Amino acid sequence: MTKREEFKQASLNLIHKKGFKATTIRDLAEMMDCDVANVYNYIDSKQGLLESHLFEINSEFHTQVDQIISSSYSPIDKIKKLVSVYVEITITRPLEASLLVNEWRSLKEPKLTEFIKARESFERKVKKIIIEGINDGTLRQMDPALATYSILSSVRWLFNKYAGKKVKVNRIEVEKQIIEFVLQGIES
Amino acid sequence: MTKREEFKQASLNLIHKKGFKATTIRDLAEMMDCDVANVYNYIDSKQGLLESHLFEINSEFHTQVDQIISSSYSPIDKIKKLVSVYVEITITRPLEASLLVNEWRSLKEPKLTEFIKARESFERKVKKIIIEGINDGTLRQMDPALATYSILSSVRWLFNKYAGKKVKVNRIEVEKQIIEFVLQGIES
DNA sequence: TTATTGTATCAACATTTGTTGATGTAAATT
DNA sequence: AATTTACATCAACAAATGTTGATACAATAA
Repeated sequence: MTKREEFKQASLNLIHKKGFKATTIRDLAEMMDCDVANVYNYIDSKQGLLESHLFEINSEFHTQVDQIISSSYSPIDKIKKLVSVYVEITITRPLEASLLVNEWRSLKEPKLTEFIKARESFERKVKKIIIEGINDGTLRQMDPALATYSILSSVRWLFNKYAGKKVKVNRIEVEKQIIEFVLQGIES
Repeated sequence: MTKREEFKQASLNLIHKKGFKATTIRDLAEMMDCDVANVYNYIDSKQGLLESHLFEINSEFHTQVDQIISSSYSPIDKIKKLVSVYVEITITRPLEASLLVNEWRSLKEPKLTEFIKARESFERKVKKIIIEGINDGTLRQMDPALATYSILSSVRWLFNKYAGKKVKVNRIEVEKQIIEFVLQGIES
């Protein structure tokens, strides 16, 4: 692993642990056991570091999501697939998933607006699936916006449990449980 | 309203908007249209400001939750009541609810540990309700930990929609929809 | 061989930021 | 009347922080 990649990974760890704002260039230098100025061999600026982490994982996520959206799956199956993608990313790349949820607020304009727009666009797509499902009767009659947020928040919490912890998880089982929760709730 | 209360409210707004770390004493001064040093007539320190906001709303929340837990309601009804409390606090005090979700990370030791312990204790209590429900058959057979987090995240997202926005919401209707989602999911 | 690339060192900077001390004034409380 | 309380002003400091410039050395690519 090149030193640059090493730095990238280390920065992910540190930012996840301390939060982006609280992570200083000097912290990063110490973690790499190098001089402060040396950090700038790997990054252009502190902001740039956050941006690269964030937009990298974000674009991968959206690529996958868009493939699901434009597929011919039924609304319910699209939602299942969506949960699946979320779980996969959260479990295989927990630190970046955590960044995506926690640190986007630290972006500055114009990147901040760009990020928010992408997320809103994503939420609209999900809402559209929900509305389709309600219309064809496979989903309950409900407020689409509220359903959208409820579903998304249900999958977003995941990183809390798996980011930074050495828990060995059965991805398929986690997927199944979340899908059951979202689709059928908790009542027997 | 005394100037101290004015400041308290203004600081809530600003911290919600910019995040605690990004909110400077000078920002607070500007918002109050007063001198920088003057801010210290209202607070002991920046950290103290966060702590007071956080632990105030937190203790109120936990007080209400504990009353529910130790009541004689059935597990399902306890969960309904829990959602009810969450919705109430989120809608009546959205800014503080948002702090509770977003800014506790900025606490410093020993307050940080204190906060985390309180939250973990709360989550254990919820999990206990779930287990009771599973045991007496009113809840589906499921992973209690996962169910706990799914439920809690479903209610925590709320502030996203209502904090800072001037949306007039029907509290009862929101409650109903969330309870339906948590209990029955979205499938028809 | 020469040029480039990746990495390292040291010193220094301009800002930002939390905080304090000394002091003053007007209103409320005693 | 005397004293406490709430609020205001100004200047200043010490620490933290992002960033840069100049320089150097070794390995790799041309």
